[in-house]
Amino acid sequence: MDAATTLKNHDLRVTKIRLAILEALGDGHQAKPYGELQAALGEFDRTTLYRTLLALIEKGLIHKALEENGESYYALCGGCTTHAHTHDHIHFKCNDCGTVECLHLSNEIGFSLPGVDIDSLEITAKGTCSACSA
Amino acid sequence: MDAATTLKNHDLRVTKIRLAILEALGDGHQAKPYGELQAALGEFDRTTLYRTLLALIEKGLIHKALEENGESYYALCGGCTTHAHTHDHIHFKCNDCGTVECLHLSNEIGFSLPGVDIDSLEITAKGTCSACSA
DNA sequence: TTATTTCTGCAACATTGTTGCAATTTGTTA
DNA sequence: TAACAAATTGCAACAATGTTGCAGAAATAA
Ligand SMILES: [Mn+2]
Ligand SMILES: [Mn+2]
Ligand SMILES: [Zn+2]
Ligand SMILES: [Zn+2]
Repeated sequence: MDAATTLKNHDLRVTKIRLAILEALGDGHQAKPYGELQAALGEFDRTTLYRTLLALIEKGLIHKALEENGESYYALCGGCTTHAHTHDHIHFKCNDCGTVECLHLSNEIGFSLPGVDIDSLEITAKGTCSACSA
Repeated sequence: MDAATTLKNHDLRVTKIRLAILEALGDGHQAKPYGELQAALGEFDRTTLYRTLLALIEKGLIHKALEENGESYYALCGGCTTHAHTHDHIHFKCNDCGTVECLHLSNEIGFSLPGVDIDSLEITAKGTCSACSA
């Protein structure tokens, strides 16, 4: 399915910057930092980029993978909608090359804490990616 | 042990703002957002607050619990030093009252991912705290 | 093609991050 | 205690990101 169809399926009009963001995020396995997105989308006003990211998040097309040192990383979603955001995967950041990957776990992680009722979990792992450990 | 002694033990001079920050962070079970710290420490220049937080983190007295929507949350460490930062606990944020707690798990969480070598984990849970679920 | 709705770019301002530097404060030594 | 050296603070200054209002442009519906 092409990006234009994806946008329509999520109640979003097809515009240049939306197509450009989806293209910039590539295959969805990696998250891109805001700064890199802004650089790649330099032809557009940064306010538009800001609002477009909000819209794509809201409609379930992308998600914020992590925030670090004031910079947010964004990645494609797989199968989310406005009313159902499901991100049961972890984010792995390589301390060496800085790459941030969206990785699915084979076995589910679950635990409970006394007194509190857990709705969602965000897990960020750091270490060395396969490319950098070779 | 009082705050002044704690500072000395971590190779830090005893100054007003450092004592004030340690006092503002209370008993260490909860993390405070930057904005709240800045408000509580209004008598000091914000650059000094910025650099003092960096120094306290570096020396192992406090840690950044989480970053959310461009705001960082800080909490006291327990037993960290400049050369050994160990934070084997999770951060829980209540969706209702916004409180962020540092919670230790009874059982260790560990998992592996194919191809990558994991050095550290950051886990943030969200839900409803005991006070808000009552 | 026209009308309606949505989106974009621009201006404007707030907040946080960050560095340099001179004045002040702290800890040390005589 | 006084003088000294080292570390810390406050202020100015600038960068980056977040955020809103609004008018013109673009996308869809009729
Ligand atoms: Mn992800
Ligand atoms: Mn903590
Ligand atoms: Zn790597
Ligand atoms: Zn609560």
